Amino acid sequence: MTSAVTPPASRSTYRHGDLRRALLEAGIELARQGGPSAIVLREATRRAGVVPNAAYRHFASREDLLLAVRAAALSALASAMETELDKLDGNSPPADYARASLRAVGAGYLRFAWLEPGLFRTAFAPAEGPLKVPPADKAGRGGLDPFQLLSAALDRMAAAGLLTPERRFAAEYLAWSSVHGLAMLVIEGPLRGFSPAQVEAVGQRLLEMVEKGL
Amino acid sequence: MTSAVTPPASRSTYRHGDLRRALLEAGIELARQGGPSAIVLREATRRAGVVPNAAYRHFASREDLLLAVRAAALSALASAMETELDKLDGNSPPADYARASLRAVGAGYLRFAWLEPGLFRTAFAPAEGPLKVPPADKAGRGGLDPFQLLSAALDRMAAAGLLTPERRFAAEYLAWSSVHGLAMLVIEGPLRGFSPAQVEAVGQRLLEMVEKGL
DNA sequence: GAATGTTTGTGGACGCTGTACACATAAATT
DNA sequence: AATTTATGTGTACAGCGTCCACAAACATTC
Repeated sequence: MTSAVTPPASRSTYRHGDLRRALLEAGIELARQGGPSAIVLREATRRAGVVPNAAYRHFASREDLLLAVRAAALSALASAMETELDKLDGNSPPADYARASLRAVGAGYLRFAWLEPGLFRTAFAPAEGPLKVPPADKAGRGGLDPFQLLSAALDRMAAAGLLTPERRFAAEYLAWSSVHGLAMLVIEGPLRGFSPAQVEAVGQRLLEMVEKGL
Repeated sequence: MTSAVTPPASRSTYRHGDLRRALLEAGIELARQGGPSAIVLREATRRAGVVPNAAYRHFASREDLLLAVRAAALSALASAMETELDKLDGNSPPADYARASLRAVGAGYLRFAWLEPGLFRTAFAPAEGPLKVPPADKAGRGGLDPFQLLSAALDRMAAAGLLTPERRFAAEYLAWSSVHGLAMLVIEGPLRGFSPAQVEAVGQRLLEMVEKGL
């Protein structure tokens, strides 16, 4: 099961030029296709046309590269959520808009997990040791990371009077859990094998449940 | 980061006697301590006091051992859920009992994830290839696997009139997603580091949300 | 512009992993 | 007692992450 398709990627100059970026992009591509465990240092260097050890000039370890890819994956996730938010009509009544934005956030999350399971899994791959927060490259175009996008949506709900302060508190974790759980079950759990239509239907119902139950 | 504590475990007889079980138990212990990735064939054979290749007489591959450990983990999860169910008063009114059993199922799930994160992660580790359903050793004492326990609780809800047939349909996936998501976020995700009290509180609120939103 | 120092890539090595093949030994079957 | 079958051993290979010493190109300073 070796990826036979590994371009030689030779070069003429001794220096690579932008090896760090090349390794990161190779890592992203690997993660895209096979999830976090597919991020293998030697393969990334191979794709960059460089000897394995060269990676250590730019990443302290495989784990370090994993972390960089992870930040990129989180950023892509944030972008996917923003894409859904951008579809909304900003002129609708605040209450409608608040509800719609919470849905959009959830839908974007689910859509990303479905379309880019490898990256999604990488974004939430269990990192060893203490919770390392990457540089903050995990934000999307708007500068907000996925968690902040969710928080903002919930704030709008609260502002519109759809959520009492009491129920607003820590609501992030409830909404997030539901959507995250469905994503995991669908892409690598027992719900794998669901047709796109089924996934879409369950996703819709889940978002309804969250809205109603929060 | 090598587990220095590896008992030699020598033996006198040429035959081991019950190598399959020994390997499985070693695998379970490894998974307990380090999750699915900690299940390494060679270490399991070392603990069983046998040469690496001996494992192949009982498991086709590392993946195959992983699958067996996984079935054991699912079974333990089912047992944890049953333990919570057993605490309930079977003589309470059906509606109360139905509600309580749904909560018990969720609480057992969360408790197991919290107490045995390594096994929990193994139970839902992404298996390569097509969805392989292990022998069915994944059930608990009562013979039901986790999913079936959840289904039964939802059936009681429906029977008690707490869930219309429409909303009963596929409700498993909604409830499961929520609880599973919280478990994942807490044990290996961004909610790691929450205190037990915080986890307990969020868990309670999540179960309320599900009950209300289903 | 030549000497020096600092980054960045190379070469070789080590121990770890999963796994394939041929072989040895003990138990089961004839 | 002879033979077949099940189970454990020995040797070997390729791939992985990572360490160390070395080489090449760039940056800096005189």
